[in-house]
Amino acid sequence: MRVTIKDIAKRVGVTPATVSMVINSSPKISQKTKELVLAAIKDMNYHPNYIGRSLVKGKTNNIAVVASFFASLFALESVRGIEASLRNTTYNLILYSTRGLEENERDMMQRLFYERRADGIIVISLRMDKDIFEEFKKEGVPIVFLEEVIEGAPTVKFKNIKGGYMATEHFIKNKRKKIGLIIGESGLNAEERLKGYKDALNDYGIPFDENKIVRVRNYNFEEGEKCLKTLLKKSHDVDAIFCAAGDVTAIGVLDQAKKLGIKVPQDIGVIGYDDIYIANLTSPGLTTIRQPIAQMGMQTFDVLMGMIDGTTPYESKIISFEPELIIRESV
Amino acid sequence: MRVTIKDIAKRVGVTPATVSMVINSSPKISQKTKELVLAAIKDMNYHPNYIGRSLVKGKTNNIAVVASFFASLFALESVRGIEASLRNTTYNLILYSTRGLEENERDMMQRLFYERRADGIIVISLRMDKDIFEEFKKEGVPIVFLEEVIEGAPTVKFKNIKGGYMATEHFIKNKRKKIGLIIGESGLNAEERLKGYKDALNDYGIPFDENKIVRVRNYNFEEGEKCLKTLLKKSHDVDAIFCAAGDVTAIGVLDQAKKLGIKVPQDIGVIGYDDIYIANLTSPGLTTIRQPIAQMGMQTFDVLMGMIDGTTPYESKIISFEPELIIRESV
DNA sequence: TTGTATGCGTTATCAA
DNA sequence: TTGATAACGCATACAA
Repeated sequence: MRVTIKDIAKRVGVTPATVSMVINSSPKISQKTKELVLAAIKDMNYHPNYIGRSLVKGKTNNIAVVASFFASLFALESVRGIEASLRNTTYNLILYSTRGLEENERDMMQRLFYERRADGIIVISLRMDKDIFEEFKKEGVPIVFLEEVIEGAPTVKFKNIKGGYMATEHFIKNKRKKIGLIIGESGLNAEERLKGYKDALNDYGIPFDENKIVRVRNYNFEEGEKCLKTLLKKSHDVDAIFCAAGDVTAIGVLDQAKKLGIKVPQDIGVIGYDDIYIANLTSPGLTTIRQPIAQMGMQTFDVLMGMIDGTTPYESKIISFEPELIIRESV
Repeated sequence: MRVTIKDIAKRVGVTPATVSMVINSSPKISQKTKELVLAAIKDMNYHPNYIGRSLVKGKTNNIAVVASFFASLFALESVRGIEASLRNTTYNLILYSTRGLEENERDMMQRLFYERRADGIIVISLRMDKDIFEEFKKEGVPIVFLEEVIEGAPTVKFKNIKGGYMATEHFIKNKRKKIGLIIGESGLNAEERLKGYKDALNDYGIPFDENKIVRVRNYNFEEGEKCLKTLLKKSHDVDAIFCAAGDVTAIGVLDQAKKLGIKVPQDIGVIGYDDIYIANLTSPGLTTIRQPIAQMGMQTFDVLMGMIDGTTPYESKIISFEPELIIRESV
């Protein structure tokens, strides 16, 4: 049997209540009993059972992180940042992966909510049903969103418009004006990056050309390979490609270019998005837009803590992080 | 207030015990009460509080995964595999990152154990103190190890000796006999790969040469760059390099070779380890040893489940996965 | 300053 | 087939 608060009490000759007060460092306990109890705790190797504590306190000491997949760079780096902030607290992380299925998401959220599995929730890159969210909000369950924005809760995200703008501008400053764009087919972030792209074109007096846009659903390597071909078919006149769909896709573009005998950066310049750690291992090294993901994860956790302890209001608020242009050889 | 089992009981006019039995589908409940209770549950939108349940059952429904960092390819892929298996269960994943600090590890394990935070533990690539492990084992807390082996618990790992052998043999069959080796400076896996390397040399009558071995601490790109130089300094006579320290390091070797004007594979052949997904993006494409990491993660979880439900004994047992030689252009 | 009593939500044992 | 009761480990209001 695990040693409980009762065992300590019996050993010292006080009641469990007293031991409990010592553990929670209540001020009104005599120095002497305190020492005795602490000694016994150490001696008997007592550790509080957090389930018992949770039940009476109505707190779980868990933070739930929900994402479609954790085996992605973005999710993983976010988690790393969250972990870093978590470090000094007594909270633990529970991961909920929807595996890309919306039906899972609904179900998961319901369980999270009704079964009281977490004191706060971080939602990574997931669109959440408005009505589900309202339930949470009504009960005051703290939620912070990463990347996605929802009316009524804080969001931590990147300045995607700026990222899109920086990449496009970098091309233009390098004398490239026929800029293709590979971008996600939906989602706020994709639209923001697109806007940045358009803004830059506009600021430099370059007309926007619908034929230079290719939309992708999955942000993987194969899509990149396909996209280059699609793009060259739609528009023969391209001297640069901004792959706003991410570095992995951009690497697919690089690979396909090599197969087609297209030289990067001589014939076509390429800029990716994310700065994954292999971006400097490709040949040529990939110029890309870096996002401080882990840092953002830390911030997210801090905001959530604020909501849990009541110092941060439960309301719409966008905290945004700056992107950074990492210049390598691909343009 | 959240709706509890009592509310349901009151509504239907039975006792909480009865409701509980319905929830746990006890066979000895009349069809009629069952229906009434279920209707009320649905109607009042009741969901069981898992903390209450945990307290009385002594189970948490959580699985803890411990690793030094989750932002590594290996850990990430493992988690992905674990997630896949987890899918059909009611278990949740709690991640514990030691951040590479041994003192964290001890503390974390203690908390995990004494505070009863998880029903089972998966330890990824971490050496665990024998005495801590013994505590767990004494209490029957199920643990499965990934990669590391400990006396008394099951381990899921790869056949590193075979992997080392396959790579070395592939060189030999390609008429290369002056094979350099870049390998981790400690750890069971490194030693096993080294053994595979030696075995192959031996089987083909090639003398082992200490000067052809370079040890690395970190398995990163920069080490690879350095290693090539070190190796060429130690032994001028090398026509092949087996980078058992992983693909990232191998890519560093490739990069450095290019800088030094050494042609791969003409001058020197290179084989990596892991088959990370950019291994086919380098030029030349990296020949490497692939390990089915995600699959191994799934297996690990399944073994743990077996230990939790008592069908798998708590004992030393090594489940090993086969490596695979992926031939590309680097040799 | 400490002990007594009670309750958190659920399940299990026993009796009815 | 169901009800009454106790128990899981802990924290808190109140009494002493």
